[in-house]
Amino acid sequence: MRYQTRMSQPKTSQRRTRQREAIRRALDETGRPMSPTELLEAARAEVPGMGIATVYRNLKAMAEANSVQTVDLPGEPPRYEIARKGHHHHFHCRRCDRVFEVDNCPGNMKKLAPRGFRVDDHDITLYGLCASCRKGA
Amino acid sequence: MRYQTRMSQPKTSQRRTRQREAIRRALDETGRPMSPTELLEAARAEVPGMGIATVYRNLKAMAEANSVQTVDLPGEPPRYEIARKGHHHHFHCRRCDRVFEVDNCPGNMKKLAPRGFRVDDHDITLYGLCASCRKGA
DNA sequence: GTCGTTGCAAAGCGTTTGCAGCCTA
DNA sequence: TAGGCTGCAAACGCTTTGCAACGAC
Repeated sequence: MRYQTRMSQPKTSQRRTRQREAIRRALDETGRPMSPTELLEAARAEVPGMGIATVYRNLKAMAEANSVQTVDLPGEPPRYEIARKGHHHHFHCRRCDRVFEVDNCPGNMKKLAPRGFRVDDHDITLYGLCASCRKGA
Repeated sequence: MRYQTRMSQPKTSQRRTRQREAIRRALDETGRPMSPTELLEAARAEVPGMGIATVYRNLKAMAEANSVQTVDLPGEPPRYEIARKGHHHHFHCRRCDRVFEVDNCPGNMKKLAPRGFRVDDHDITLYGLCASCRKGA
C-alpha cells in the first residue's frame, strides 16, 4: 500500500458563504475591475460586519480557481475582475480612476523586442478619458 | 509691495554628495532599470554605510528633476532608469528578472479603446526571455 | 554658519497570516 | 460534528517621514 504523499491537496470543497457571494455579486454587477477596498464597501451592503481579510482571502481563492482574474496595472495595487475568456487589455481613466476592459489588441509584439529576445506575452494599458468623463468635462 | 505667496518653492540648490553620485553612477553603468534595493547594494560599494531611505529620497528628487524616470511595471514595485529622450517601453525577462528598454512602439493605440473614449497615452510591457537567458537555457 | 542631506527608527499602506470562534454541509 | 470560513489583530514588505547629527558650499 502506498502512503499518501505530503503534497498540498486541492481543497475538499468550497462552501457557500454570504461573504463570498457578496463579493462575486459585486464583481458581476459592476462589470469592471475593482479594488479590494471597493469590493469590501460593496459587499458590506449585504454583509455589514465583513472584514477586509475576507475580501483578500476570497479574491485569492477565486483567482486560483480561475473564476476571477487579477488586473495588474503599472504603478498601482491590483484590481480584480470576473474571469474573461480571452486575451484583453485595459483602459485607465485619468479623471474617474475607473478601469475598463479593452478587447482589441494590436497583436504581434514579437518584433518590438531587441534582436535575440523571445517575446511570449505582453501587457498594454491605455490612459485617457472614458466616455462619461469626456462628456462631463 | 507684494507678499510672497506660501507656495512650495523649488529647492535653492542641489548639493553634490557621495551618496547621490553613487546612485547616479550605478544607474549609468548598469544601463537598465534598477530597483531601490539593487541601487543600494551597488552604491554601497562606494559609500558603505548608506541607508535605503537615502536611495528613495534621491530617486524621488531625481525623478522630479527629470534626470531619472520611474519604470512602473504591472504587479511589481517600481524600478528606475536614467532619463531617456523619447517614448519607449520595456521588456521583462522571466528568467533573470531584469528589465530592458524597448525603443520600438506599435503606435496608434487610439482605436483600441471603446468608442467615446479618448486615449492620450499607453504603456506596453513585453515578457519572455532576454538574449542571454535564451542562450543559456 | 546655513541649510540641504543623511542614517536611523518609527510610521504608513496595502496585503497576508495566526488564532479562536462560527457556520455550512 | 468536521473542518472550511470569518473577524480581529499582529505581522509583513516596500516606501515615506520625523529628527538630530552631518557636511557641502
